[in-house]
Amino acid sequence: MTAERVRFAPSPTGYLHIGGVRTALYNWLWARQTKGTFILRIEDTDTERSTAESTQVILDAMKWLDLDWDEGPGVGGPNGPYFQTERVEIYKEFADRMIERGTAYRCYATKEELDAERERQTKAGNPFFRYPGTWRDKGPKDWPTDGRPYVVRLKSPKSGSTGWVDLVKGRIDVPNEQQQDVVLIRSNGIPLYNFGAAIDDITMGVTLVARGDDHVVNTPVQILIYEALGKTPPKLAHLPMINGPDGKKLSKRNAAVSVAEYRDMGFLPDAVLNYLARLGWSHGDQEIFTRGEMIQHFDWSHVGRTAAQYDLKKFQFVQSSHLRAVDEAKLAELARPYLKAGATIDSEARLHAAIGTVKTRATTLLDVGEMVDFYFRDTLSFDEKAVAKFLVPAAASLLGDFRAHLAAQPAFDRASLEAATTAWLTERGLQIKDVAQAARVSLTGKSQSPGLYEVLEVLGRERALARLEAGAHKASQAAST
RNA sequence: GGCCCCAUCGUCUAGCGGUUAGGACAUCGGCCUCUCACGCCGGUAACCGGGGUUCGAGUCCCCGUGGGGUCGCCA
Repeated sequence: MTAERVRFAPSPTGYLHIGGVRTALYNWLWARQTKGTFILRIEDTDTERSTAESTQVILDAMKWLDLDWDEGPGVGGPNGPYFQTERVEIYKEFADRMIERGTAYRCYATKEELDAERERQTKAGNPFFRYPGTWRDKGPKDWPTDGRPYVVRLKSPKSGSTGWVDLVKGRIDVPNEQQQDVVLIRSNGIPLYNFGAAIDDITMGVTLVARGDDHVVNTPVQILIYEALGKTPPKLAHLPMINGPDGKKLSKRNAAVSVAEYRDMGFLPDAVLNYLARLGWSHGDQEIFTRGEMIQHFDWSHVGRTAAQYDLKKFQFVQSSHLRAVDEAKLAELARPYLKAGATIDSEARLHAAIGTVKTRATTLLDVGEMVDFYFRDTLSFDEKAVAKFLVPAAASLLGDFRAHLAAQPAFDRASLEAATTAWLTERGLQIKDVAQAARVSLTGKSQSPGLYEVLEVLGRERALARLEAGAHKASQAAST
């Protein structure tokens, strides 16, 4: 397997979209599997919309996901700079070379002239503008000498076709008469997408380009640029789109699209990657993958050709599966930022134990923070419905008695507590369900919680007994009202 | 409209000429059970339509239909 040079080339015009993450992931997986190079390149040629803040947001997201890049912002590399706006001299050089070779030309048509032409064509019944080719066959002798600005256009062939074998879609061919003489370099010297991408991929030695389906139409143009420069195009792979849960285009209207949102919700980076990996790619029947497994098994031949629909339920399933696989100590570390304000973590060991009791019940780290909260409160907050239902007068004496029995126990671990409780129940001719809910509400404030004995154990003798006593009191109070 | 792409359960998908069309999420039953989860067992549920090719098509070809992408000095 030859080491591939791949890249992820986002535009810093907003947040990092989960569709973009999947593109980044597939590239990254391939680089890692082939022991190749993952390049991060910032395509900031849209100076109107690009911002330094967005660049930072994207970098932060990539770091959070731990999709580390071998060349790019921060780490540098031999093919820099990695911001396109810092590479304008390179583009100019290649553009001039193309003009000399006759595969590109200067176009002095102004924006105004073009707009007028666009309007004329629209009125003539053609809403799809085509550049009339005014400057296509002109040369240096025709160039104005007054220093007027010009754009550089690709002189694309009028006949034949341009195609490639796409790694996911197979053979694709597009008739050249479809091509426009697209603008390569703006009048201000900054390149347009197709040119910047092609030149960078050439100069950075990219061997495989994997990007979204929406770039299929750009590919012939880029291949034409490669050919105009006498270069061999890289391998190409176009990934199907990800649609929203409603089947429409994925947007913030129908889903959380920014990776930062998943981080804030307490999703695990590996879970996000796992879900996205499986959205459009498969490896037999396997659904849950570790990072290493993804690197090991990823392949282009099993990337699907059909657009996928985003499904939060499945995403949550993948997330909870990953959450359960993390050990308590690590989970404590990860969940710390998600613990609720006011929670007093008196002991790391207790936090680990507490997390152990909620692990299978939580989906996100945010859930962990909420579910574990009752263990670390001096004053418990109660769910009123649960109180009204279970802390009733009839439960008062039972709770008091139960508390007294537990207080007399020398050991306070879950096994001993269960044994002691069973003995007590037998003695009183009761069943566990007769006291469980009242005890649960007393201890946790809620009607749903981890198992009683583990809750008692993790709470610890002192706090557990105090809560049972308070619960019994609360229940008896209910009697007097 | 031109060009390009796509089409298996509600969803993600397996399938690469011969399968009782498999798995997962969701959903519906049941088991477990101190609640909620986890786990386990089981059910409902799919090859867009029409022509071909073939002894035999979900798998190959064509047409239709339906989705999607794109036609900027955006990326």
